[in-house]
Amino acid sequence: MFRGSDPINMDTKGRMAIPTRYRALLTEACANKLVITIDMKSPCLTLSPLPEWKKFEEKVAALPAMDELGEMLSRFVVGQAKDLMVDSSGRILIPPELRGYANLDKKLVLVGRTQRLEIWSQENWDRERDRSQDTYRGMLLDKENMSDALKNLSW
Amino acid sequence: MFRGSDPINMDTKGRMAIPTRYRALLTEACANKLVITIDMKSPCLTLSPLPEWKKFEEKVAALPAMDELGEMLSRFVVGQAKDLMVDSSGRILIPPELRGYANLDKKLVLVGRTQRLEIWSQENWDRERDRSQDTYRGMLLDKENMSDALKNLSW
DNA sequence: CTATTTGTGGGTAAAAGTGGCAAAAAGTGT
DNA sequence: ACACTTTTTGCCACTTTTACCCACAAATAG
Repeated sequence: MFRGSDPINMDTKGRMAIPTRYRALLTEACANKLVITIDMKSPCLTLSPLPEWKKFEEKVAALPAMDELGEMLSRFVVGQAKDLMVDSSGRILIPPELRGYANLDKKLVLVGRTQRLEIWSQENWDRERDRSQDTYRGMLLDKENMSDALKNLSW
Repeated sequence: MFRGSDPINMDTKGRMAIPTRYRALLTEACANKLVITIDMKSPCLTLSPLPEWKKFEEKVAALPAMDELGEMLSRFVVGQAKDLMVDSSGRILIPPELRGYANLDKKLVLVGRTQRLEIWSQENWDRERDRSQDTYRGMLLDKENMSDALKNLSW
């Protein structure tokens, strides 16, 4: 579904053009209805087609009420989610109240994550990418601390 | 499927000719649709026929969201993947944003890895090859630290 | 040595992204 | 309730990038 990263300029109104290769896909997958919210683990936003989002929301709602971390997830991730639509020119308006969380200014990077998209500021993305390359190359070579799921991923 | 290494020149526009012996193969295996991305473990790029890539992408998408290493893999490997097609002259355009990762300049080496291909800069390839020959010869003689799968490899 | 195939380079046309403008809508105050 | 201000949204035009195509050069095979 979604893959790859695209550098995109946010205009002065806070709008961002969706790359053309995704346009048709979005129209049929979700009638251009998307949900945007914060990513709790990283300084970026996530953008999902409405049906995908709903699956996530239901899973979170099903967590036990006493699961403190789940409660947190619900409050701040679901709680800050916003519905939005792709406009007639293929753009979305990024809610002002979410821009600060991901330090968005003019230069953005849209990252494809299979079922969803991530929106990064250019600076955050570059920093995170560079940092991870060093950190995780070592970890990938170290079988001890690797999950079974990942170990069995033949590639 | 793919085997052997070929020295290839990248032209000034960042295009690279696919060796002729692979042309027919690519046409029927994937209608010339390929996916290119970074190799997280080594300073090179990997090039896969689209169907092969999809298998990998699905496996990664199925990893638990809380698997930190898997998350990283998805973000930076899937997130930096790019679809591309072999052009009418049998060439592919290597995305500018990926060239830096593998230090690509004019002289490249295309390495066949059965189901996929690797793209190296001449310098990285030579360095890695020389370094690995020293490092791994010893390890191949040392049964202690060898995985069972490798120990049982009949050859 | 010639002919065919493979590799390389560049020019051009089409498409995508970006920014600005204007119209409409919403909000505010008198 | 009306008029004025402010924000939002849709549209259009310009600029940049990408991809497609064609022509030439090099190499290989007959």
